[in-house]
Amino acid sequence: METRIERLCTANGLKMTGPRRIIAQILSEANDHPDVDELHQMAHTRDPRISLATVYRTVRLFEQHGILERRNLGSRRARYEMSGERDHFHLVDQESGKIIEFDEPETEVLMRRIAARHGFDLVSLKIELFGRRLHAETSPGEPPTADEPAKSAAQ
Amino acid sequence: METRIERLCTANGLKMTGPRRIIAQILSEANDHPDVDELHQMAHTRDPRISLATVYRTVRLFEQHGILERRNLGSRRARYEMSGERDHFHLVDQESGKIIEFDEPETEVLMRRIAARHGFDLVSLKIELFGRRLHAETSPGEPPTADEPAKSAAQ
DNA sequence: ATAAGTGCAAAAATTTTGCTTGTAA
DNA sequence: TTACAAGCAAAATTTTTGCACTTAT
Repeated sequence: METRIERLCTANGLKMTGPRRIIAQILSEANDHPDVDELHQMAHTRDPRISLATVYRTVRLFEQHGILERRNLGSRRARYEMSGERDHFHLVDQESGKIIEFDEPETEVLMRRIAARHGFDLVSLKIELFGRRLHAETSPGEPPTADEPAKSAAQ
Repeated sequence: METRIERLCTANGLKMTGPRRIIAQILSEANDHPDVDELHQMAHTRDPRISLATVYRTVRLFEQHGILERRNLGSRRARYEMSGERDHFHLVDQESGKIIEFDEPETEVLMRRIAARHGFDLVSLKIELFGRRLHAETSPGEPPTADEPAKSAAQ
């Protein structure tokens, strides 16, 4: 069944409890970045007994074990998402606040090289771009390169 | 005197008050990323009348005008730094928590291109790398990566 | 059995705000 | 002068904790 989640916890020697299963499940399925309160509301829907304290404790635990990653994207509250096997970018539309995610495997390689150049082994990375939508008219210097499938997630 | 700071505020139509001058000065001189509390303590040293509320109001104001940038690097509190004319990287040593900053002009160009590819005009960016120091002696099997210049931004 | 997890409510920690007084333009 | 800023303290938000009770190994 939920082998992915089970593995994540058991592999880290964590007890697989109901609340943890639910929270991990929510995060696995989420394609945005819930903050603790949203997480709690969603978890509460599936099991009304789950408390906010447990959500806080769980995300902290998961983060410590590398299962989760904290993303502070503008707002005051911390937002969380499952650590994927590949780090992805966040492109924030400054006007709408929408967040677009996409992968750039080549860039990850580049970053690994940069870290190495400074004497570090890259463990994870966060790349956040902030920009404004380009309207019909194209930017003068840089013609848009061939399009590439961008899986976009709205918030 | 402090033309840089004066310019930043007056250019944005802000009143140049004592507290603002002090806070901006502290941030200009800081080469780390103070959080609001540290900022307040430092400001308080120069003028004991400065309140925490003013520090909060000032950083928010400065951030809105692009004078400051908020950086959430791990800790719960927001950290701030002056916006430089060039965005720089942060490389966080996961063991010591130390933050190394460096520039990568080429990467900035690459990011601008990536944003453009997704239909955005890049306004600012944050790149944070998290890693572990490579100890030459402790890892027998891991020869330090021959640092190739990594000059080309792929694509 | 037992060490670890959870809920609840209370406490901390962090950030914002109302209101009066002070001050830069 | 006059609109905006600062100080202070109270409120709102966000996060952590103590303790008695459950639960997964």
